[in-house]
Amino acid sequence: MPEGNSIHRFAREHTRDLGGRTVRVSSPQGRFSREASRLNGRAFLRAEASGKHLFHHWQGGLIVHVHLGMFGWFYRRDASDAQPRPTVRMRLATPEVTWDLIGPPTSELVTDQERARILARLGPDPLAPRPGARRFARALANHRKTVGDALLDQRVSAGVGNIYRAEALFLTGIHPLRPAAALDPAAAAAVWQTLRGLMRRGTREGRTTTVAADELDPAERRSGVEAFYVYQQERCRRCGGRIRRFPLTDRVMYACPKCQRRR
DNA sequence: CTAGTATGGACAA
DNA sequence: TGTCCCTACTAGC
Repeated sequence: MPEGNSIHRFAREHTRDLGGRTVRVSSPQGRFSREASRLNGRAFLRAEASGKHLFHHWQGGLIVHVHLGMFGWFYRRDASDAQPRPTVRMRLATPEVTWDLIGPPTSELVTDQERARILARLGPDPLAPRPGARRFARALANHRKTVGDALLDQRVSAGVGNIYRAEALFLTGIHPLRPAAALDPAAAAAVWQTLRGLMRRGTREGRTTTVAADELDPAERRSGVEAFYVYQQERCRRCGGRIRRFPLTDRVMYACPKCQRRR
């Protein structure tokens, strides 16, 4: 279940594995069969990530738009792994490697205009090279609801999902129910920098772990399991207090009432 | 077997 | 606001 870090990582890996190569494209599950037959045998040019959206650019100007939604994922297979699961929506295969796409609500051919329209409705992406701190601060200041709501709004910060919103607000000591517009500029800047740091780490490591290396206990370090400060936690890693959980933007929000101030 | 859960988002009204 | 899309895994009968 992907947030922006996963999408950016997939884009890198797809470009590395498939860029400039002739690719066999198929749809074992069947819902991408027409598109697959148009793409099959073409050269894959590059993958592009913005927020949680992924675009595959193909020879001849064809563009595939993928959104993984809540369940979608890409699986990298050894080239010898010939048998796809029946649920594979799109299989991209070269002699060296195979990528299987499973479970996306969106997998479609789009025009360049449609791609531009999708990009235009996204706010700044903490993983984009282009600096976004000012746009982010402006979007927060204009947001009518809480900062917790705001961080999940893709027009405010594209690519942030339920884990990163909870963890970034914990690390900045901000309670999610504060009105977004009430954050002062320093707090907004701190949230942005924290999101950037967490998500860059997540992209690099290929997991969503947010806890600093020196705060992991030895068992966690050994196991390599993802570790969080508040997301799905019972007790606060810093103060030992009970983590509160409550619905926010139709998702479950987690916060430590002691470490995260309401104002 | 069924129900419930999970890191998301578009669209209609 | 509600409806729909989409998969895999788990707990419980």
